[in-house]
Amino acid sequence: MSSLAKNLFRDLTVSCSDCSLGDLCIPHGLDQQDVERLDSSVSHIKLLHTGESLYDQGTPFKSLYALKSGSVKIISKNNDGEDDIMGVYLPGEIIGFDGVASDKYQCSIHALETSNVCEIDLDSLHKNIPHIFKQLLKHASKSINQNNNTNAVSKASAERRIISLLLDLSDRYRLRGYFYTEFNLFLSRSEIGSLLNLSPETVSRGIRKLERNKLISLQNNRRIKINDLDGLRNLITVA
Amino acid sequence: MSSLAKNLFRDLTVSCSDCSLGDLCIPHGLDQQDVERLDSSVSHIKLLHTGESLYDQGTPFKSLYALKSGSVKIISKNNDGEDDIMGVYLPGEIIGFDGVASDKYQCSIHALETSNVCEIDLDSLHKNIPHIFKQLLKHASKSINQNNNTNAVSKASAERRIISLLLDLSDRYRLRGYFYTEFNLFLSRSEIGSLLNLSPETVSRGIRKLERNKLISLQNNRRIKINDLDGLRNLITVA
DNA sequence: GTTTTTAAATGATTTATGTCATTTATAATA
DNA sequence: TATTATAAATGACATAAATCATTTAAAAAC
Repeated sequence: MSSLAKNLFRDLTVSCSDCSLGDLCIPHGLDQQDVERLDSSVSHIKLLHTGESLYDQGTPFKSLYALKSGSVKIISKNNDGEDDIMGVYLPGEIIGFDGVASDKYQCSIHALETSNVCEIDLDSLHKNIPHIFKQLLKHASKSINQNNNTNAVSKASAERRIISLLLDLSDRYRLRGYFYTEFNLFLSRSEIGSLLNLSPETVSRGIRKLERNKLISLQNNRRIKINDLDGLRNLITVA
Repeated sequence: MSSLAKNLFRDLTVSCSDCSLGDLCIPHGLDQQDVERLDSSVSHIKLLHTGESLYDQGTPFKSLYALKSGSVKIISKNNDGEDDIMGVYLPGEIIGFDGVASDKYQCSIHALETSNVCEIDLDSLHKNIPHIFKQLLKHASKSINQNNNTNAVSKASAERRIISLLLDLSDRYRLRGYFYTEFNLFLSRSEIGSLLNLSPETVSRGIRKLERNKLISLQNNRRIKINDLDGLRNLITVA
């Protein structure tokens, strides 16, 4: 077994205490002992291939999930029965809060790439470390703030919305220690449009304009390289 | 003391077990004993007059709050330093989740009318009834779903957004046992615009159109009577 | 009650984005 | 590799909503 393959395999079975996500995920702020107790309520073996669904809108709530690797989109059917993209999750983020209130998932989760999730059994967690709920609350709070930000962004012009998305993803990748000036978007122009409330044509024009102005480069349609992070930031802060 | 005044006074001092909100608030799903324990972590005496602030964006997180009576708006400063309205809270809803993730409130709360809030001390609650966090998680989840809904609404046409707001408020008032076909909006056309991402003029035209079509009546600028709930519903479900 | 201020309504015009149609490029499949 | 299918880019045009300007109405202040 190559060292890379070995690593990938370890990734799938690693415990919370050994997990490279560490503070980015539930363990943040917990002492060593609690992190160890975490493991008995978490299963680390769920693998999702591109396009596969983690859970579907309307099905009974089962668990929360921590995204271990990869990325997923959260979608919700609109009045016309089409899928609206509500957001994207990156490693360390907790998925499933939409199902807690009514014991039914209000959205669906689809993998954007090969991804790995840890399943968190809420009831078991509750028994093992009651006070961990404060930590979960923090993650829920993060979700709320993220959503509020989405709301704020949707008041801006098309170009600003696109830039905000790129900067948001860049920032979240950076926090995770990944490349943050070059990454895969994993979303079609159409899906970006759904996420930002724009038509695919407007998204295409917006991205191409940023490319023509050398602020970004397109390696291919889905892979973006940011050439001028501050330039992008200026475009949304100033006038 | 008149019976009305007495009632108002009692409202301010009532305990969680006696509170008329009951299941609409934190107590939902808790047994009698836990509800009684709730009280030692909750203070019931915070009064807010119209326009007063419960907490301000950027200040350190202190507590969660349950809205006992009245209504408040949650606002956030945008890039231009103007207040964007993110939403409205009604009795029984939990306020303050925006401050949990980073220990700093990300938004501000302003009273839209004379309102009453119960202050929830998270740390004390944690000591008294650790498993109540599941209940808080449900409220956080509700907030998330409410935000997702706001996102979805903001893809619709101006008229649909306005109708969605009216129906949403009507529905939430109904759940609380209030009049749900006639209520105060407490928001100016401008504020509604901020909430729905529309210009005040567009809001005005939208509301007047619904009035001209007899779907609603305006008692005065801020008080709305819904004449045809199903008519409104049809306008947003069907083409 | 009168004046002043602020909010709402409404008409005219502009503009950003959506829609439609076509071409070009990329990815999937045979 | 060639063929087909799908996605992206792009131009032409339509349109919903924003903006600007003015009038009317409703609150506040005096």
